[in-house]
Amino acid sequence: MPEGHTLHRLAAHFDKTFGGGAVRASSPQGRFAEGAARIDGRVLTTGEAHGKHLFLGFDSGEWLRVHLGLYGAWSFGDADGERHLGAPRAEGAVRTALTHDGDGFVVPPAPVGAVRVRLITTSGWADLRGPSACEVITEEEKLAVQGRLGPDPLRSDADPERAWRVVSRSRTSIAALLMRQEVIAGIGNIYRAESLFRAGLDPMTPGRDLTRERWDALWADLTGLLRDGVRDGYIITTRPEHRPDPEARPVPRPDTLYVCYRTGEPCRVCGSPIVAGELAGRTLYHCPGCQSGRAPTRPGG
DNA sequence: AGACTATGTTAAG
DNA sequence: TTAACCTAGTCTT
Repeated sequence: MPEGHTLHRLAAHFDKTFGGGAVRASSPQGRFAEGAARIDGRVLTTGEAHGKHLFLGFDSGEWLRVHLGLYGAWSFGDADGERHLGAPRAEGAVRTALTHDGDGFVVPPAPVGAVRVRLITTSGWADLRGPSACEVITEEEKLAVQGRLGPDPLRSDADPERAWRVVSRSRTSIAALLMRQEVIAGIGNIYRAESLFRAGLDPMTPGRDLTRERWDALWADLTGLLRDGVRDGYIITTRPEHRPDPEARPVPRPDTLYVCYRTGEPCRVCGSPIVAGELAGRTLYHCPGCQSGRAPTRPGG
C-alpha cells in the first residue's frame, strides 16, 4: 500500500480531521520521545504529501516528516471507528465507542505493538508503527527533502518535463528509472510494473529509447492510476473487460492487477505466463507476450 | 520457535 | 551488489 496514493490519502485525512485544535503527541514505544515532545501541544495546521513522504505541519513552523518504508502504517480511531492506512494489515473498520477525558481529548486504547508516535485530539487518535523515517524538521529542511524529489504526478506543482529530461538522456532501463524517487516521486513496485504493462513497454527499454509521445502517455497513465488509488484506497489497474466479473468492483487481489504477484499465471490479455525477475533487489513482473520491446502492443487498447 | 514475506530506502563494500 | 533496518502477519518446523 505505501506507494504515492497512500501518502496522499494520509495527508488528506490529517488535513481534514486533525486540523484546528491542539494535538497531544507521545511515543509509547519510546524511540521518538524527544521528537514527540517538540510537537506536543501544538496545532496541526496542514497535511502534505510529496512522493512517499508525509509532512504534517504545526503552528510552531516545524514539520513532522514520516516515511513509511516497507512496513510502516498509521492506525486511526475516531467517530467512524478504527482503521489502518499504510502497509498491508488486517483491514476492516472496527466500531468502538469513543471516550473523552476531562479536557475533551479522546482516550485511545492501550497501544498495541511498537507505536512510534501517538497523536491525540478532541476528535480522534492516530498511531504510527514501523516507519523508516520519523523526525521533526524545519521548513528549510523540508524544502531540502523536497528538492531531492522528482515531480509527483499527484501534486499540482509537478513538472513532467523535469522527469523527461532525465529519462530521455538515460541508458538506464525505464523500469529502474520509474523507481528512482529523484526522477519521479511516488511510484513503487506495483505502479511500476502495472504501468509498463498497460503501456506495452518492455521494462528493460532504456529511457532514452522512449519517444516523447510514449513518455507523455506513460506519465498520463500513471497520473490517472495514482488518482484512482487515492479515490479507491487500493491499487486497481485492470480494465473491466480483463476481470472475471466486469460488473463487480474488484477486491484487492486477485482481480485488481495485471502482472504483480501473478508469476506463472496466464496473462489476462494474451495468456502468456507472467514472468518474475529481479532488478536492483526488487521483484520485477512483466508479460513477455504483451511487453516485447520490438513490437509493443497496447493491451486492451 | 523460527523462517519467510511485504506496495522501501540507505549505507557499506 | 549486498546487507541492514523498521514491523507484523503467515507459513513451516
